[in-house]
Amino acid sequence: MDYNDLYQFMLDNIQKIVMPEELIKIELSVSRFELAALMLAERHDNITMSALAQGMSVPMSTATGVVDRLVRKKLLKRDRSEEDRRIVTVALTEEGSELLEKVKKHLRLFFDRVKSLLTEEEFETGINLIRKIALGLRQDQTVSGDRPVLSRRAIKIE
Amino acid sequence: MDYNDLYQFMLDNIQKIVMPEELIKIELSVSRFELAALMLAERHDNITMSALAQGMSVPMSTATGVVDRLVRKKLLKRDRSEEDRRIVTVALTEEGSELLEKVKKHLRLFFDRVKSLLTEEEFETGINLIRKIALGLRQDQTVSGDRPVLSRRAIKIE
DNA sequence: GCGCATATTTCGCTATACGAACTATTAGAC
DNA sequence: GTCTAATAGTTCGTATAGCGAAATATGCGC
Repeated sequence: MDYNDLYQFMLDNIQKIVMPEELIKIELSVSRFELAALMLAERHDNITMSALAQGMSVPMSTATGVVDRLVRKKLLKRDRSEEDRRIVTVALTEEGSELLEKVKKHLRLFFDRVKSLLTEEEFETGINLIRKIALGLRQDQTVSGDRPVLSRRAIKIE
Repeated sequence: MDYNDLYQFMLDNIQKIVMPEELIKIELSVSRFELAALMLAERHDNITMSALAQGMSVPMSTATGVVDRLVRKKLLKRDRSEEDRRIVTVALTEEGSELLEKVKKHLRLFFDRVKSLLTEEEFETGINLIRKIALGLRQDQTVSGDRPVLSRRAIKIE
């Protein structure tokens, strides 16, 4: 497997490269940011808008929009903190939790599908490789300076 | 590694899940569809709009939009077939090819980065596992009926 | 030539993402 | 206390995206 093979491989799998988001949407009718927000809300009880925005690496105005939609869909609820009335916190609704359960179920299915394609040993090896790579990449990234919360808008051509 | 670990892992990597598209954009100021179109154009000389749309699994109206933007950015050029004047073909410009070279370069760098994190042997094993999984998943998919060019719009809630 | 099929574009609509300006609340200076 | 600056979020305007339906243009069969 050399560079050209890799490139070829990417080409052959364009659909999947182009699709990751679609998978989510088709199954669950939430966008990737919405899913991320739900997951963050699950992880951190009563997460603040700022934390949410940071967690997703988007500006607050975007986070507001994402949460707006999720509230409209009744997957999240907003609340204002009593101690500091500037702060808005966000939490999963019953429906939101249910949706996340569905996500997990899908994930489990996928996980199982992959598992079924490999031997026990291959699977373990695979997981370890991924872990190793993920860890390595993360470190590389951290080393290369206190990345300035990367600006997400690409520079337009001309 | 069980389901919960996996979910946890996803959570820890939300940024990357949310970001795949951003990586492309930041580096190259093209969207994922645009990149896919360029790659398809590279692959098939003078590809038709229909083929392009099919290759990306999007309706023609979307493909038109994508190509419009790429033409505006001077990365693609449109031409009308002489034999059948209904057909519009699309080809890379010089600039388009250059951009793809950049993509490949990025890919190579990433490839090398991953390589550097693993031993030669680990790397080979990894590639083989991926191949095996990709193949397996593809087969699963094909088995499950002549999938009807999946509709890409999610059903709205309520 | 007529009518139907094919290839593509145009149009209108709905989402999304985001910067800048604005609002509300808190904390600090005096 | 009250004035000011900082903080947390939202609103507003704008640009881009994806797409279905209708429109346009061309080719084909007879």
